Amino acid sequence: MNDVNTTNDLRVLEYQANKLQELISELHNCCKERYSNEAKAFKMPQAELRCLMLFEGHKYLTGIQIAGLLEVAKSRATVIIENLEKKGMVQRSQDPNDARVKLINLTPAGQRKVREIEEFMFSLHQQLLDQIDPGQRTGVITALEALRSSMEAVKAQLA
Amino acid sequence: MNDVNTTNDLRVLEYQANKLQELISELHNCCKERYSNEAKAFKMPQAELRCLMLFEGHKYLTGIQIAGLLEVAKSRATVIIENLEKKGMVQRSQDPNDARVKLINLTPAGQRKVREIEEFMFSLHQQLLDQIDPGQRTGVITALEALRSSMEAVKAQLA
DNA sequence: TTTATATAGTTCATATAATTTACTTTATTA
DNA sequence: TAATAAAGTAAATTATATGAACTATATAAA
Repeated sequence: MNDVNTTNDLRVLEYQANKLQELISELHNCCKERYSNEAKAFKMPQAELRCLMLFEGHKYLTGIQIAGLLEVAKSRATVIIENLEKKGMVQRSQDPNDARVKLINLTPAGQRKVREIEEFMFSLHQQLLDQIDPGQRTGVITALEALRSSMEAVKAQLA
Repeated sequence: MNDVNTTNDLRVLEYQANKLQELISELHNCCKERYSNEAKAFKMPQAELRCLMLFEGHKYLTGIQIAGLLEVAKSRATVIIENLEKKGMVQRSQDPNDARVKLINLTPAGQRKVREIEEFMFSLHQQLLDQIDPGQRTGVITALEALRSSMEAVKAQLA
């Protein structure tokens, strides 16, 4: 009896691990596609869109900060910022307290773009919420939170 | 009273839409990082790893099939296959029924690599499952399934 | 049966994403 | 003051991906 249960439990665990893998992979693909569509809709590379969104709640950012937030090398950040500057979305100025540092901030055009992207993203996630059965919505959010902490725990374990 | 409820409902919806956006974005980032680590661990580009995994359950695949499954242009598939061939992971042969078609299949080295990757992925998702409270596991899977169908519904709506 | 069209695969030009190394300028610290 | 660390930039390289043009073959229509 105990043996049967143990075997059964193992099967369930295996099934669940595989299911998890499949679902996470599908969600990831869906997101990738969505980000790619967003970039097309706004006629801007994804990296530049992501960079613009960093300014929510920040007047100024430095190159190092942007690299850190985007999780890319600082040389990559330089290029992204350069391209956003060419498009008139951000501007660079000297930090009065440290001559090594350049302060980057949104231009009015950049601010408008950020608002546009925010609205686009929000309406997309409202549509998504619409598609979830009202009785399930809190459940889905709770589950995602559980998944997030588990993923972070695994990451911490591996590191 | 009705007005108060309506306003309240709207606030909840707004909160939930934002929460969803945040959680999905975090999951996506976590996956990105994981795939990037996997590629480093196996010393192979992600695209090649993904391509190898397509052969689970298929003896032969054609270039067009690979392009379709990876959701990339066929020219991209050509390059991925070429690189896997250089590494001795796959081999190409002529389709006897259609001279336009090349049949691609795993070499023994490719089969070994696929098994390695499978094991790696499975153990990772087992670790993930381990981190989820046993009482929540079915709930998390159900929630992810609900999220997946909702995402697909939104995608269908937009197209 | 010839002609038109469609399909499979390759090649090349181009764009985006990202890292690594090396370098300049400026700050900090020993 | 000399050594070191940090911020930013530049160039070389790799990976990801598309689209257009092209070759060879297959299928459908005239």
